[in-house]
Amino acid sequence: MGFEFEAVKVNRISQNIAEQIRGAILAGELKIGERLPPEKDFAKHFGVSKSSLREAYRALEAYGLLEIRQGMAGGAFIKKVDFSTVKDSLVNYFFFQNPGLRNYTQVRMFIEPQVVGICAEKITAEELEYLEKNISDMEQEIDGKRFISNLDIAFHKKLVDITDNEIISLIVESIQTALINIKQIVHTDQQFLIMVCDGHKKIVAALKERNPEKARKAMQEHINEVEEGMLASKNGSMIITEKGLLRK
Amino acid sequence: MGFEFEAVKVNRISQNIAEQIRGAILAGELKIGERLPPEKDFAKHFGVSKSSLREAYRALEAYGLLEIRQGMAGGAFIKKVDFSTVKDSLVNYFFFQNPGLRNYTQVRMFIEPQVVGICAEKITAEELEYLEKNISDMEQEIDGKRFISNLDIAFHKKLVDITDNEIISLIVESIQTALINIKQIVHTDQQFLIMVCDGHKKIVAALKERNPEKARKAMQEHINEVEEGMLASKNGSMIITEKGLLRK
DNA sequence: AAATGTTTAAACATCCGACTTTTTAATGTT
DNA sequence: AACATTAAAAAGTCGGATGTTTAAACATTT
Repeated sequence: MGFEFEAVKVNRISQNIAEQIRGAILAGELKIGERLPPEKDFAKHFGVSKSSLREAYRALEAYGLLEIRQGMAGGAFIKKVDFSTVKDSLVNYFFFQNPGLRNYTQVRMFIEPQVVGICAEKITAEELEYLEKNISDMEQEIDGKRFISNLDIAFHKKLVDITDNEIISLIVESIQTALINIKQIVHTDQQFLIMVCDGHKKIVAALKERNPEKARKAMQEHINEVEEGMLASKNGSMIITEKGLLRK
Repeated sequence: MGFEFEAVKVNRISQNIAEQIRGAILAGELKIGERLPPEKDFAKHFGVSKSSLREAYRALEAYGLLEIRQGMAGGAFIKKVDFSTVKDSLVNYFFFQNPGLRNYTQVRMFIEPQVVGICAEKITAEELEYLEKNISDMEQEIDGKRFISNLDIAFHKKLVDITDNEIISLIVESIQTALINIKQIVHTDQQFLIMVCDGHKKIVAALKERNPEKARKAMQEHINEVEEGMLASKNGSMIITEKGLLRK
């Protein structure tokens, strides 16, 4: 046709309002902590009904941009989007996307070895102690099964936090959370858990030596072992493959 | 106190309903494309008013989990959370977090060199052609200023897509989008743009040679140069530092 | 037949106003 | 000073009336 026409998008009133408010936030006109006018007034200001405004609020709240408090000193307050909101969003996405184990492993392989490489240079004595306690706690619980995954997450989270880069924390934590869903489905036997502990021990040993190269290698090996362990495990109704989760 | 008490959260009706529906989705009880009952019926089923149900819908819609269509064959349909929804969420988060340039650079440094390393092994002739066209387009526009950032994003996006890992695409694209906000503020002069083109050329040259190590190096250098270029540039009211954006 | 126009009904969208609940602040009481 | 009461501001909930959109069924024309 030589000319591109775009589909006409009918905007709901609530959507229009939500976009206006989000725009004002991103443009810096509304700042964190600021309070919007009371529902009744604000609705009148927009020339819409209270219901429409409220629907806009629900969307903004879901984005993590607004916090609404009831009561006398209440109202709608602009809020900084927090870590857990984004993490939830990522986890929702991963749920549908259902990326293959390979994809998770690849990202971890890109990031986590380099993270421990940095750790080897700047880790403190307290942090090392924390990691060692984490490992011994894990060994205690090896047949308890319940807390292992929390400890596992905590171990990797600690390493990432040392890097002091929130973007990396966000990525690694989200992937960990998504992986739990898979781990809970496959039956991870004692041998698997022993292998995890072992991997963690080797990493910490390298960190104690302050040997970045050795730490990177240890982490690479650990990530690989975990992937192989998960690929090998099976349970009654599910099978886990490189490509994703299959129902038998 | 030795014991952590959590704040009692008063649930709004809409919130309660949204959680129930989200739960049903994550539990696999509601599948993609499935339609929920009409508002009137569903509200009655929950024993709540239409307005409350509608507010729940707005939240679920914002999460990207629901799509509502008007009209005769309309209704509320379960939707797969899509790429752009998560990306928006990440961009919202970065806006408030305002991570330092260093943080962005570090993540890119972790990921993109390894991405081109993989590309060097599996890139096709068409893909190489695309990249070369992208560069020559960029050279055409070097004083136009308008489309450069789109071309820049497209270049890196292409490389990442070759990796065929959606998680990596998500990370890299979100960071690119967040970086644009910074780039639009600082004045990027012609010299900067020439440097970008040059970097891209070296990367493509290495890919043509199918030399992973050389490609990785070229990408590392490119990322570093871009960071340095941005740190060096200034404009009237803003200054960009390793830590973030400052207003003079 | 095929294209075009018309009607209908299902479903969401919006509005409104009355009423409820929550929360804080002011006031009073012991 | 500590506690109880009350008042007011604000969000939360409800339900019915009315508007709008959309797809499908039906009718008309070419």
